[in-house]
Amino acid sequence: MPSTAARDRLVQTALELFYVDGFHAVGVDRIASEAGVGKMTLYRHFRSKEDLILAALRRRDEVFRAWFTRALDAAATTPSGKLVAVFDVVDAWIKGAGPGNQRFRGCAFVKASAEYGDPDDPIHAAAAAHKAIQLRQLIQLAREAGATAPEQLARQLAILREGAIAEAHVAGNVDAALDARRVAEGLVGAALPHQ
Amino acid sequence: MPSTAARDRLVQTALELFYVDGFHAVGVDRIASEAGVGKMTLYRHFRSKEDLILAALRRRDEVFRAWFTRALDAAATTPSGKLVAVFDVVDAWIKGAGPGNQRFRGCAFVKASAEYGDPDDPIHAAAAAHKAIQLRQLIQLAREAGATAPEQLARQLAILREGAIAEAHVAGNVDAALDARRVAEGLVGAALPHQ
DNA sequence: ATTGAACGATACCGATCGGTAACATATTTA
DNA sequence: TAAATATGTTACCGATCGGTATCGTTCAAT
Repeated sequence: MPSTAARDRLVQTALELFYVDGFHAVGVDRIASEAGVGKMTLYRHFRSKEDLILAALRRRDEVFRAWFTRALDAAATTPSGKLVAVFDVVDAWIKGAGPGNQRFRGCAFVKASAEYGDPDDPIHAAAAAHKAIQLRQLIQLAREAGATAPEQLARQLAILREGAIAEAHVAGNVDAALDARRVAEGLVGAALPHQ
Repeated sequence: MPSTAARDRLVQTALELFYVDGFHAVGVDRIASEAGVGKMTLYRHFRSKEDLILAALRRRDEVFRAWFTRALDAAATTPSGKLVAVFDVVDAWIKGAGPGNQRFRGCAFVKASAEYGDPDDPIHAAAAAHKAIQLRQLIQLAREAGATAPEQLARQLAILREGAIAEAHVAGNVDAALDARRVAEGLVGAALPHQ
């Protein structure tokens, strides 16, 4: 059976190259070469480049969500506090923290959706699935916080998060998450039952 | 001198193909072919593919901003009303309105930044410039509305708009702009001097 | 009517694309 | 120790990449 080590190096290398230079711009030769692996080894582990892209996005989904959850737990303790702290974590990500040692270049799944714009494309679908999981986590937090309309609050916070990430990358506004945080404070405060 | 007609067809065709299939995925042969133009004509008007991409983004910037401004003027009359109506226009865009007859596939400039992630890349810079102009228009509206902190309000609305566009495209939430609109109502209302 | 420029078409360039075949070398397992 | 397997290298496939050269034709200005 093929070794897990070679497969892991391929996925990790592909992920880093895709994130920096894009999916179409990075060829399989370069991935195999920079992973220190023969090209045929790549095709023993993955049927096609698309398969490798999907594996890389799966890994990104796992690693990023794990990092985000840990950072969120460290930043706040109460559910309502975490709903606001989401934007402190995004702020830290924009400014260099985050999984891996690469500079911030926006959301990897937004990039994937940008290059594979057809919603029926499996790659686009993988990006949508990642966003759906993250939305569910926000809904759960909003419910635990006792928000009056947890799903609407979660969707609004998701929009704010997505917008901050995009503004930071495209427009170069490194403090976008701080602007979004101010909005989130008002939303969360207004959604909680008055005490 | 080269004709304006051929150049315009090239830019328009390139814009449509890039928007749907991406910048790297669309080759110059296909652009020239679908524009009904010889390949050499393309290179008589543009030094390189990058030049054509930049020309297409310039056109997108002009056409899209003109469409957006007109739609905004038709949707509301007062400055504060327009700040909220921004999200009605985005909602209409997501649902099929907008310049051109193509289905909504997210923001063309976000797509460009996704494929050309280096902020120093001229293509990325063109996208950033587009976002800067749109932000300035929001700041102007916020000033006219008499907002207490017009620049911060404009940045927050820009984040909301960007987030709604991204959520609609990536996650497939076609009503994202309506969620964002609710948030914008609160922000604009709170930023105006009480009367 | 003649010149000259812009045109579409085609063939071509070296390089790279995604993907495959063959092979010799390790590394493992029996 | 012998058979089996996973490996990295190399060469190759047809197709396409961005970009150039050359052609005969169209068409407008003089």
